[in-house]
Amino acid sequence: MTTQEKILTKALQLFNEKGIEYVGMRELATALDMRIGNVTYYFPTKDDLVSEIAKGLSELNARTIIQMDDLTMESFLFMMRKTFDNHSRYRCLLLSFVHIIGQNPIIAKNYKETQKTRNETLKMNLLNLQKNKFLKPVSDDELDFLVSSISLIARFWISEASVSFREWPEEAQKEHYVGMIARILLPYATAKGKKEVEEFLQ
Amino acid sequence: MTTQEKILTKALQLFNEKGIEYVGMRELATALDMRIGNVTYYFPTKDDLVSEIAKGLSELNARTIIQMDDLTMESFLFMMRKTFDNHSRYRCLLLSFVHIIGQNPIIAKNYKETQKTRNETLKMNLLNLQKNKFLKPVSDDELDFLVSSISLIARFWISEASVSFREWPEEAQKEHYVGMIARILLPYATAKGKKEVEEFLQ
DNA sequence: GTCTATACAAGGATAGAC
DNA sequence: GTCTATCCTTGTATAGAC
Repeated sequence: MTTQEKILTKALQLFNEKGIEYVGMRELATALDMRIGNVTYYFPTKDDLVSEIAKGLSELNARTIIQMDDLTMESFLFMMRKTFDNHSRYRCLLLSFVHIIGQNPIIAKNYKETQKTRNETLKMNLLNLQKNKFLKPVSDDELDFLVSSISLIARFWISEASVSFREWPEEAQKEHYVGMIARILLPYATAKGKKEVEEFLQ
Repeated sequence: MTTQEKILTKALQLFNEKGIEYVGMRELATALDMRIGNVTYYFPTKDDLVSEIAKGLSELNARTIIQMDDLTMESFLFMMRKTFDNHSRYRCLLLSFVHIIGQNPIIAKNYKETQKTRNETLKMNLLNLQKNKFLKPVSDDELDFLVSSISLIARFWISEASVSFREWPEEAQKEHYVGMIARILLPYATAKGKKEVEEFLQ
Protein backbone atom coordinates (compact mmCIF):
# COMPACT_ATOMS: atom_id res chain seq x y z
CA MET A 1 0.00 0.00 0.00
CA THR A 2 1.45 3.33 -1.03
CA THR A 3 1.51 6.27 1.36
CA GLN A 4 -1.13 7.93 -0.75
CA GLU A 5 -3.45 4.94 -0.47
CA LYS A 6 -2.82 4.75 3.27
CA ILE A 7 -3.85 8.37 3.64
CA LEU A 8 -6.98 7.92 1.50
CA THR A 9 -8.06 4.81 3.38
CA LYS A 10 -7.60 6.30 6.83
CA ALA A 11 -9.20 9.59 5.76
CA LEU A 12 -12.31 7.83 4.46
CA GLN A 13 -12.55 5.84 7.68
CA LEU A 14 -12.25 8.89 9.95
CA PHE A 15 -14.50 11.03 7.73
CA ASN A 16 -17.19 8.36 7.81
CA GLU A 17 -16.96 8.06 11.58
CA LYS A 18 -16.93 11.73 12.50
CA GLY A 19 -17.92 13.73 9.45
CA ILE A 20 -15.55 15.45 7.02
CA GLU A 21 -15.66 18.84 8.70
CA TYR A 22 -14.93 17.41 12.13
CA VAL A 23 -11.69 15.65 11.21
CA GLY A 24 -8.68 17.97 11.06
CA MET A 25 -5.62 17.39 8.93
CA ARG A 26 -3.55 17.18 12.13
CA GLU A 27 -5.84 14.54 13.56
CA LEU A 28 -5.59 12.56 10.36
CA ALA A 29 -1.79 12.81 10.36
CA THR A 30 -1.61 11.66 13.99
CA ALA A 31 -3.87 8.68 13.26
CA LEU A 32 -1.46 7.73 10.48
CA ASP A 33 1.60 8.34 12.66
CA MET A 34 2.74 11.00 10.21
CA ARG A 35 3.41 14.68 10.39
CA ILE A 36 0.96 17.10 8.85
CA GLY A 37 3.39 18.33 6.21
CA ASN A 38 3.63 14.84 4.81
CA VAL A 39 -0.11 14.59 4.37
CA THR A 40 -0.23 17.92 2.58
CA TYR A 41 2.65 16.77 0.38
CA TYR A 42 0.27 14.18 -1.13
CA PHE A 43 -2.89 16.26 -0.79
CA PRO A 44 -2.04 19.97 -0.73
CA THR A 45 -5.52 20.93 0.45
CA LYS A 46 -8.30 19.12 2.24
CA ASP A 47 -10.40 19.66 -0.87
CA ASP A 48 -7.91 17.60 -2.89
CA LEU A 49 -8.33 14.77 -0.43
CA VAL A 50 -12.11 15.00 -0.58
CA SER A 51 -12.09 15.20 -4.38
CA GLU A 52 -10.00 12.04 -4.59
CA ILE A 53 -12.42 10.21 -2.28
CA ALA A 54 -15.31 11.53 -4.37
CA LYS A 55 -13.66 10.04 -7.44
CA GLY A 56 -13.70 6.69 -5.65
CA LEU A 57 -17.45 6.84 -5.09
CA SER A 58 -18.07 8.00 -8.61
CA GLU A 59 -16.12 5.07 -10.09
CA LEU A 60 -17.79 2.59 -7.77
CA ASN A 61 -21.23 3.86 -8.74
CA ALA A 62 -20.34 3.77 -12.42
CA ARG A 63 -19.70 0.05 -11.99
CA THR A 64 -22.97 -0.48 -10.11
CA ILE A 65 -25.45 1.63 -12.02
CA ILE A 66 -25.46 0.20 -15.51
CA GLN A 67 -27.91 0.03 -18.33
CA MET A 68 -29.34 -3.49 -18.64
CA ASP A 69 -31.51 -4.62 -21.55
CA ASP A 70 -32.83 -7.74 -19.86
CA LEU A 71 -33.73 -5.89 -16.67
CA THR A 72 -36.38 -7.32 -14.37
CA MET A 73 -38.12 -5.55 -11.51
CA GLU A 74 -36.17 -7.68 -9.09
CA SER A 75 -32.78 -6.94 -10.62
CA PHE A 76 -33.65 -3.24 -10.83
CA LEU A 77 -34.41 -3.07 -7.12
CA PHE A 78 -31.30 -5.11 -6.41
CA MET A 79 -29.26 -2.56 -8.35
CA MET A 80 -30.72 0.25 -6.24
CA ARG A 81 -29.85 -1.76 -3.18
CA LYS A 82 -26.22 -2.11 -4.28
CA THR A 83 -26.10 1.62 -4.92
CA PHE A 84 -27.19 2.14 -1.33
CA ASP A 85 -24.31 -0.08 -0.21
CA ASN A 86 -21.92 2.17 -2.12
CA HIS A 87 -23.44 5.17 -0.39
CA SER A 88 -22.81 3.57 2.98
CA ARG A 89 -19.15 3.04 2.14
CA TYR A 90 -18.87 6.74 1.30
CA ARG A 91 -21.46 8.09 3.71
CA CYS A 92 -19.30 11.07 4.68
CA LEU A 93 -19.60 12.37 1.13
CA LEU A 94 -23.34 11.92 0.88
CA LEU A 95 -23.76 13.74 4.19
CA SER A 96 -21.55 16.68 3.19
CA PHE A 97 -21.99 17.00 -0.56
CA VAL A 98 -24.37 19.93 -0.41
CA HIS A 99 -21.77 22.00 1.41
CA ILE A 100 -18.79 20.74 -0.50
CA ILE A 101 -20.52 21.56 -3.75
CA GLY A 102 -21.58 24.94 -2.45
CA GLN A 103 -17.93 25.82 -1.94
CA ASN A 104 -16.01 23.93 -4.58
CA PRO A 105 -17.05 24.71 -8.18
CA ILE A 106 -14.89 21.94 -9.67
CA ILE A 107 -16.49 19.18 -7.60
CA ALA A 108 -19.86 20.84 -8.26
CA LYS A 109 -19.42 20.64 -12.02
CA ASN A 110 -18.26 17.03 -11.86
CA TYR A 111 -21.13 16.07 -9.62
CA LYS A 112 -23.75 17.68 -11.79
CA GLU A 113 -22.50 15.88 -14.88
CA THR A 114 -22.37 12.57 -13.04
CA GLN A 115 -25.92 13.06 -11.79
CA LYS A 116 -27.06 13.80 -15.30
CA THR A 117 -25.69 10.56 -16.73
CA ARG A 118 -26.98 8.63 -13.69
CA ASN A 119 -30.47 9.97 -14.33
CA GLU A 120 -30.24 9.11 -18.00
CA THR A 121 -29.25 5.55 -17.13
CA LEU A 122 -32.12 5.39 -14.66
CA LYS A 123 -34.51 6.58 -17.35
CA MET A 124 -33.25 3.99 -19.84
CA ASN A 125 -33.62 1.28 -17.25
CA LEU A 126 -37.21 2.29 -16.52
CA LEU A 127 -37.88 2.16 -20.26
CA ASN A 128 -36.33 -1.31 -20.32
CA LEU A 129 -38.64 -2.35 -17.49
CA GLN A 130 -41.49 -1.09 -19.60
CA LYS A 131 -40.23 -2.92 -22.69
CA ASN A 132 -39.97 -6.11 -20.64
CA LYS A 133 -43.56 -5.71 -19.42
CA PHE A 134 -42.80 -4.99 -15.79
CA LEU A 135 -44.06 -1.43 -16.07
CA LYS A 136 -47.21 -0.27 -17.81
CA PRO A 137 -46.84 2.28 -20.61
CA VAL A 138 -46.22 5.66 -18.98
CA SER A 139 -46.35 9.20 -20.31
CA ASP A 140 -43.21 11.33 -20.56
CA ASP A 141 -44.37 13.32 -17.54
CA GLU A 142 -44.83 10.17 -15.51
CA LEU A 143 -41.42 8.88 -16.54
CA ASP A 144 -39.77 12.14 -15.54
CA PHE A 145 -41.59 12.02 -12.23
CA LEU A 146 -40.35 8.49 -11.56
CA VAL A 147 -36.77 9.44 -12.43
CA SER A 148 -36.77 12.59 -10.27
CA SER A 149 -38.37 11.03 -7.23
CA ILE A 150 -36.25 7.87 -7.28
CA SER A 151 -33.16 9.99 -7.76
CA LEU A 152 -34.11 12.23 -4.82
CA ILE A 153 -34.59 9.24 -2.53
CA ALA A 154 -31.32 7.65 -3.64
CA ARG A 155 -29.50 10.91 -3.10
CA PHE A 156 -30.83 11.79 0.37
CA TRP A 157 -31.87 8.58 2.11
CA ILE A 158 -28.65 8.48 4.07
CA SER A 159 -29.05 12.08 5.22
CA GLU A 160 -32.55 11.49 6.50
CA ALA A 161 -31.60 8.17 8.07
CA SER A 162 -28.65 9.75 9.87
CA VAL A 163 -31.03 12.17 11.54
CA SER A 164 -34.30 10.28 11.93
CA PHE A 165 -33.30 6.61 12.09
CA ARG A 166 -29.87 6.84 13.62
CA GLU A 167 -30.63 4.01 16.04
CA TRP A 168 -31.88 1.60 13.35
CA PRO A 169 -29.46 -1.00 12.03
CA GLU A 170 -28.01 0.01 8.68
CA GLU A 171 -29.73 -2.89 6.91
CA ALA A 172 -33.13 -1.79 8.17
CA GLN A 173 -32.49 1.75 6.96
CA LYS A 174 -31.64 0.55 3.47
CA GLU A 175 -34.64 -1.75 3.40
CA HIS A 176 -36.89 1.15 4.30
CA TYR A 177 -35.67 3.39 1.51
CA VAL A 178 -35.37 0.77 -1.22
CA GLY A 179 -38.89 -0.16 -0.16
CA MET A 180 -39.91 3.44 -0.72
CA ILE A 181 -38.58 3.28 -4.27
CA ALA A 182 -40.42 -0.01 -4.81
CA ARG A 183 -43.68 1.56 -3.65
CA ILE A 184 -43.18 4.53 -5.95
CA LEU A 185 -43.07 2.09 -8.85
CA LEU A 186 -45.97 -0.07 -7.67
CA PRO A 187 -48.87 1.96 -9.17
CA TYR A 188 -47.10 1.91 -12.53
CA ALA A 189 -46.29 -1.80 -12.51
CA THR A 190 -47.99 -4.48 -14.58
CA ALA A 191 -49.38 -7.59 -12.86
CA LYS A 192 -46.05 -9.30 -13.50
CA GLY A 193 -44.19 -6.29 -12.17
CA LYS A 194 -46.42 -5.99 -9.09
CA LYS A 195 -45.74 -9.60 -8.22
CA GLU A 196 -41.97 -9.07 -8.17
CA VAL A 197 -42.25 -5.82 -6.22
CA GLU A 198 -44.46 -7.43 -3.63
CA GLU A 199 -42.09 -10.36 -3.27
CA PHE A 200 -39.27 -7.88 -2.82
CA LEU A 201 -41.19 -5.97 -0.14
CA GLN A 202 -41.63 -9.05 2.07
CA MET B 1 -35.69 46.67 16.87
CA THR B 2 -33.60 45.42 19.76
CA THR B 3 -29.93 44.63 19.32
CA GLN B 4 -30.77 40.95 19.65
CA GLU B 5 -33.30 41.13 16.83
CA LYS B 6 -30.85 43.08 14.68
CA ILE B 7 -28.25 40.35 15.14
CA LEU B 8 -30.74 37.58 14.39
CA THR B 9 -32.04 39.31 11.26
CA LYS B 10 -28.60 40.03 9.82
CA ALA B 11 -27.34 36.57 10.75
CA LEU B 12 -30.23 34.88 8.95
CA GLN B 13 -29.61 37.06 5.91
CA LEU B 14 -25.88 36.32 5.74
CA PHE B 15 -26.35 32.63 6.56
CA ASN B 16 -28.88 32.29 3.77
CA GLU B 17 -26.59 34.02 1.31
CA LYS B 18 -23.32 32.22 2.10
CA GLY B 19 -24.14 29.21 4.25
CA ILE B 20 -23.91 29.00 8.03
CA GLU B 21 -20.41 27.55 8.14
CA TYR B 22 -19.01 30.19 5.80
CA VAL B 23 -20.07 33.22 7.82
CA GLY B 24 -17.75 33.98 10.73
CA MET B 25 -18.78 35.76 13.91
CA ARG B 26 -16.37 38.58 13.02
CA GLU B 27 -17.90 38.98 9.57
CA LEU B 28 -21.34 39.13 11.15
CA ALA B 29 -20.21 41.73 13.68
CA THR B 30 -18.65 43.85 10.92
CA ALA B 31 -21.82 43.69 8.84
CA LEU B 32 -23.70 44.98 11.88
CA ASP B 33 -21.06 47.63 12.62
CA MET B 34 -20.46 46.01 15.99
CA ARG B 35 -17.51 44.43 17.72
CA ILE B 36 -17.40 40.67 18.08
CA GLY B 37 -17.70 40.74 21.87
CA ASN B 38 -21.06 42.42 21.56
CA VAL B 39 -22.40 39.64 19.38
CA THR B 40 -21.15 37.00 21.78
CA TYR B 41 -22.72 38.93 24.63
CA TYR B 42 -26.15 38.17 23.15
CA PHE B 43 -25.23 34.81 21.67
CA PRO B 44 -22.30 33.30 23.59
CA THR B 45 -21.71 30.67 20.92
CA LYS B 46 -22.56 30.35 17.25
CA ASP B 47 -24.71 27.37 18.20
CA ASP B 48 -26.88 29.63 20.37
CA LEU B 49 -27.43 31.88 17.39
CA VAL B 50 -28.30 28.97 15.13
CA SER B 51 -30.62 27.47 17.75
CA GLU B 52 -32.52 30.73 18.02
CA ILE B 53 -32.92 30.92 14.25
CA ALA B 54 -34.05 27.30 14.26
CA LYS B 55 -36.72 28.22 16.79
CA GLY B 56 -37.96 30.81 14.32
CA LEU B 57 -38.42 28.23 11.57
CA SER B 58 -40.06 25.80 13.94
CA GLU B 59 -42.63 28.36 15.07
CA LEU B 60 -43.31 29.49 11.52
CA ASN B 61 -43.88 25.91 10.39
CA ALA B 62 -46.12 25.21 13.36
CA ARG B 63 -48.37 28.01 12.11
CA THR B 64 -48.32 26.68 8.55
CA ILE B 65 -48.66 22.94 8.99
CA ILE B 66 -51.96 22.47 10.76
CA GLN B 67 -54.54 19.77 10.98
CA MET B 68 -57.63 20.69 8.93
CA ASP B 69 -60.84 18.73 9.02
CA ASP B 70 -62.33 20.25 5.85
CA LEU B 71 -59.15 19.69 3.87
CA THR B 72 -59.32 19.50 0.06
CA MET B 73 -56.62 18.28 -2.29
CA GLU B 74 -56.08 21.84 -3.42
CA SER B 75 -55.71 23.26 0.08
CA PHE B 76 -53.42 20.39 1.04
CA LEU B 77 -51.06 21.13 -1.84
CA PHE B 78 -51.29 24.82 -1.04
CA MET B 79 -50.23 24.05 2.52
CA MET B 80 -47.20 22.16 1.23
CA ARG B 81 -46.43 25.10 -0.98
CA LYS B 82 -46.52 27.49 1.98
CA THR B 83 -44.21 25.15 3.88
CA PHE B 84 -41.77 25.40 0.99
CA ASP B 85 -41.93 29.19 1.28
CA ASN B 86 -40.95 28.86 4.94
CA HIS B 87 -38.06 26.65 3.95
CA SER B 88 -36.84 29.31 1.52
CA ARG B 89 -36.86 31.91 4.26
CA TYR B 90 -34.67 29.64 6.37
CA ARG B 91 -32.79 27.89 3.61
CA CYS B 92 -29.49 28.04 5.50
CA LEU B 93 -30.94 25.75 8.15
CA LEU B 94 -32.36 23.23 5.71
CA LEU B 95 -29.01 23.09 3.93
CA SER B 96 -27.01 22.58 7.13
CA PHE B 97 -29.33 20.68 9.44
CA VAL B 98 -27.71 17.31 8.89
CA HIS B 99 -24.40 18.66 10.15
CA ILE B 100 -25.81 20.81 12.88
CA ILE B 101 -27.76 17.87 14.21
CA GLY B 102 -24.75 15.62 13.96
CA GLN B 103 -22.89 17.92 16.32
CA ASN B 104 -25.50 19.45 18.61
CA PRO B 105 -27.53 16.88 20.61
CA ILE B 106 -29.98 19.51 21.93
CA ILE B 107 -31.00 20.74 18.49
CA ALA B 108 -31.05 17.11 17.36
CA LYS B 109 -33.55 16.13 20.04
CA ASN B 110 -35.76 19.14 19.33
CA TYR B 111 -35.69 18.49 15.63
CA LYS B 112 -36.58 14.84 15.97
CA GLU B 113 -39.59 15.64 18.14
CA THR B 114 -40.73 18.36 15.76
CA GLN B 115 -40.43 16.00 12.81
CA LYS B 116 -42.49 13.43 14.67
CA THR B 117 -45.41 15.78 15.28
CA ARG B 118 -45.13 17.11 11.71
CA ASN B 119 -45.44 13.59 10.37
CA GLU B 120 -48.40 12.89 12.62
CA THR B 121 -50.13 16.03 11.35
CA LEU B 122 -49.34 14.98 7.80
CA LYS B 123 -50.84 11.57 8.47
CA MET B 124 -54.01 13.05 9.96
CA ASN B 125 -54.37 15.35 6.98
CA LEU B 126 -54.04 12.45 4.55
CA LEU B 127 -56.74 10.65 6.54
CA ASN B 128 -58.89 13.78 6.27
CA LEU B 129 -58.36 13.80 2.52
CA GLN B 130 -59.54 10.22 2.54
CA LYS B 131 -62.55 11.05 4.72
CA ASN B 132 -63.44 13.88 2.34
CA LYS B 133 -63.23 11.51 -0.66
CA PHE B 134 -60.18 12.99 -2.29
CA LEU B 135 -58.11 9.89 -1.59
CA LYS B 136 -59.21 6.30 -2.06
CA PRO B 137 -59.10 4.04 1.00
CA VAL B 138 -55.47 3.10 1.57
CA SER B 139 -53.82 0.41 3.70
CA ASP B 140 -51.69 1.31 6.71
CA ASP B 141 -48.59 0.45 4.70
CA GLU B 142 -49.63 2.72 1.87
CA LEU B 143 -50.39 5.53 4.30
CA ASP B 144 -46.97 5.18 5.93
CA PHE B 145 -45.36 5.19 2.50
CA LEU B 146 -47.15 8.41 1.56
CA VAL B 147 -46.15 10.09 4.81
CA SER B 148 -42.49 9.04 4.57
CA SER B 149 -42.03 9.95 0.95
CA ILE B 150 -43.78 13.31 1.17
CA SER B 151 -41.80 14.10 4.29
CA LEU B 152 -38.53 13.21 2.57
CA ILE B 153 -39.30 15.46 -0.38
CA ALA B 154 -40.34 18.33 1.89
CA ARG B 155 -37.20 17.93 3.93
CA PHE B 156 -34.64 17.74 1.12
CA TRP B 157 -36.08 19.53 -1.90
CA ILE B 158 -34.07 22.64 -1.15
CA SER B 159 -30.84 20.67 -0.82
CA GLU B 160 -31.29 19.00 -4.16
CA ALA B 161 -32.42 22.20 -5.82
CA SER B 162 -29.38 24.08 -4.50
CA VAL B 163 -27.16 21.57 -6.26
CA SER B 164 -29.06 20.48 -9.35
CA PHE B 165 -31.35 23.41 -10.17
CA ARG B 166 -29.32 26.32 -8.87
CA GLU B 167 -29.97 28.34 -12.00
CA TRP B 168 -33.75 27.84 -11.94
CA PRO B 169 -35.89 30.62 -10.48
CA GLU B 170 -36.97 29.81 -6.94
CA GLU B 171 -40.63 29.61 -7.99
CA ALA B 172 -39.86 26.99 -10.62
CA GLN B 173 -37.96 24.93 -8.08
CA LYS B 174 -40.88 24.94 -5.67
CA GLU B 175 -43.32 24.11 -8.43
CA HIS B 176 -41.22 21.13 -9.42
CA TYR B 177 -41.13 19.65 -5.94
CA VAL B 178 -44.72 20.38 -4.93
CA GLY B 179 -45.56 18.80 -8.26
CA MET B 180 -43.60 15.75 -7.21
CA ILE B 181 -45.70 15.46 -4.06
CA ALA B 182 -48.86 15.87 -6.14
CA ARG B 183 -47.78 13.05 -8.43
CA ILE B 184 -47.03 10.80 -5.48
CA LEU B 185 -50.65 11.23 -4.40
CA LEU B 186 -52.14 10.86 -7.87
CA PRO B 187 -52.39 7.04 -8.01
CA TYR B 188 -54.19 7.06 -4.65
CA ALA B 189 -56.64 9.84 -5.53
CA THR B 190 -60.32 9.44 -6.28
CA ALA B 191 -61.79 10.90 -9.48
CA LYS B 192 -62.59 14.06 -7.52
CA GLY B 193 -59.09 14.12 -6.06
CA LYS B 194 -57.41 13.49 -9.43
CA LYS B 195 -59.27 16.42 -10.92
CA GLU B 196 -57.94 18.83 -8.30
CA VAL B 197 -54.41 17.45 -8.56
CA GLU B 198 -54.42 17.78 -12.33
CA GLU B 199 -55.70 21.34 -12.12
CA PHE B 200 -52.92 22.07 -9.64
CA LEU B 201 -50.31 20.59 -11.96
CA GLN B 202 -51.19 22.93 -14.85
C1' DG C 1 -27.15 46.01 30.82
C1' DT C 2 -24.29 47.27 26.83
C1' DC C 3 -20.21 47.34 24.50
C1' DT C 4 -14.80 47.15 23.46
C1' DA C 5 -10.37 45.06 23.46
C1' DT C 6 -7.63 41.29 23.73
C1' DA C 7 -6.14 36.54 24.21
C1' DC C 8 -6.14 31.66 23.12
C1' DA C 9 -6.75 27.19 20.99
C1' DA C 10 -7.59 24.71 16.76
C1' DG C 11 -7.90 24.44 11.86
C1' DG C 12 -6.11 24.96 6.94
C1' DA C 13 -2.32 26.26 4.32
C1' DT C 14 2.64 27.28 2.86
C1' DA C 15 7.81 27.62 2.63
C1' DG C 16 11.74 25.44 3.16
C1' DA C 17 15.32 22.23 5.63
C1' DC C 18 16.94 17.58 5.35
C1' DG D 1 9.55 11.89 0.30
C1' DT D 2 9.36 13.39 5.02
C1' DC D 3 9.05 16.74 8.53
C1' DT D 4 9.52 21.50 11.15
C1' DA D 5 8.17 26.04 11.67
C1' DT D 6 5.11 29.54 10.79
C1' DC D 7 0.99 32.27 9.15
C1' DC D 8 -3.73 33.39 8.93
C1' DT D 9 -8.48 32.71 10.12
C1' DT D 10 -12.23 31.02 13.19
C1' DG D 11 -14.80 30.06 17.30
C1' DT D 12 -14.70 31.03 22.01
C1' DA D 13 -13.58 33.17 26.58
C1' DT D 14 -12.65 36.90 29.60
C1' DA D 15 -11.44 41.38 31.67
C1' DG D 16 -13.07 45.61 32.06
C1' DA D 17 -14.97 50.53 30.33
C1' DC D 18 -19.27 53.14 30.30
